[in-house]
Amino acid sequence: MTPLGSSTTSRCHMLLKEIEAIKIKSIRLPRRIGQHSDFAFVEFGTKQEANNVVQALSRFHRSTPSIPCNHMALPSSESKESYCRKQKSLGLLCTNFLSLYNQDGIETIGLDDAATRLGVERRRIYDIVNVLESVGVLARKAKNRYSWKGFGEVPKALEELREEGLRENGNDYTRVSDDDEDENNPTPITSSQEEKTNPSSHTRFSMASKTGKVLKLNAILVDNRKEKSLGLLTQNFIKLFLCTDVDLISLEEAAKILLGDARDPSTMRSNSAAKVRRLYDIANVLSSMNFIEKVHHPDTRKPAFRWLGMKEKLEDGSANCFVPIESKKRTFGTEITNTSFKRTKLIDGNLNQITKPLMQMQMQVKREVLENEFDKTNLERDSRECPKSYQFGPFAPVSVSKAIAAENKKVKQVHAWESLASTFRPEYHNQALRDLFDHYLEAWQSWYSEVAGKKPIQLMF
DNA sequence: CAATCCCGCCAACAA
DNA sequence: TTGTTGGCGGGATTG
Repeated sequence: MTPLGSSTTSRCHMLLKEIEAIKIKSIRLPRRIGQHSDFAFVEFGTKQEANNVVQALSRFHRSTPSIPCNHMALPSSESKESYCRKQKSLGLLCTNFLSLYNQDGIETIGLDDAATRLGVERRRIYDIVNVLESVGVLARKAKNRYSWKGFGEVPKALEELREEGLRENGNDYTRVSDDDEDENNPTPITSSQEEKTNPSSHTRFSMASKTGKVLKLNAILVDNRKEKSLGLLTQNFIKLFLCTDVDLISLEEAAKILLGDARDPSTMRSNSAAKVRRLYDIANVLSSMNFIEKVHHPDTRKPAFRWLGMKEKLEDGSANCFVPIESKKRTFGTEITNTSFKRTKLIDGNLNQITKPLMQMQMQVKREVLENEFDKTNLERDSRECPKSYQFGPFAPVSVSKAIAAENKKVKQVHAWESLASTFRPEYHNQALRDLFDHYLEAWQSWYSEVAGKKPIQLMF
């Protein structure tokens, strides 16, 4: 498949098998045009599809150090069916999503496009988009279409959430469900209390909750059609941090609070557990944006989350925005979300030293882009919220540090397969893969220069 | 075993 | 009806 150029036809040695072995679902496999003993002619629907495949392979390689690239070509080597759940995490996906769209020039985002670009099922995109929207980063424009608002909108959105939260704090709840749900709980949102929660007390409640429901329907929230969850849940979750003094919250607690609330046993709804699952999802994407961070409660061994979305910045906004409390552990190619470091080691190998500089490079690019965007949003920003005083994680408005970007050792994990592809050329024995990489590289560069408005990256090998 | 949370079925909706 | 959205929870992974 020699440099496909604009062609989408390739000759791949074992490529299909490899791809299939990796279980890349949701990625359209190239069509097999011809088959020979050791290679096949395949055709990708589009260059993008070809890119998706390469990206997947790239990710696979990075996460499977045990299988050196050189050996990738090995035929049907019953590759250990190495499935790594973390590669599929919502957090990682979100990170990828952001780095893909948090670029200058991106105005609208197509769900289908996102799904294919990221190589995931559509369903996953909804998850991410919903929480991003609830924070103001995105806004639904139409079916299948979202508009990118940028992180500049976040402060505003959060402020609104806070006010809203405080306002309703005294009376009603935001809860909007259909079923049970209490009425109004004057219960201030606090982490304490509840312990009851055991679904032991249910029964006899239908009545009460039923009435409560009626009230609700008639009175308040009429709008919330099916305003069911995720988005709303996300906002409520965030409110817990913004409208309360609690610093750490475990998802378990959050789930209880965000439900009917401790007081009312109407919560019998066994769903507390179910809700937690959703909170895990949310927590993952929020932490991928560094809005929150997972830590272990000092006292209890239990894991909890800490809000750090709008942390006060030290004097100038030097490079401190990257500073991941434990950057060491957040090695490239791993999930940031789950602060479980253990497995990170796996990838630490040589790949790491290769990718590090890449990340830095990409980081710099990102900053430049961000700066531009920031200038724009700056104009319309809510006066009182000085951008300089907040930090949004890797996408934080780092006005200054650009110059020293390359020096910054504490770069937060950033799946940089894009750059990876352009700089790190795996030693494939397999000619086809090499070609594929070349092809991908080319696509990436054109995309980069086109979208990011920069000149092609200088290869450095 | 417990904590996480991916996956995708399938029900509301919308076109 | 077909196409979108996106609850929801089974059960695989991890810890």
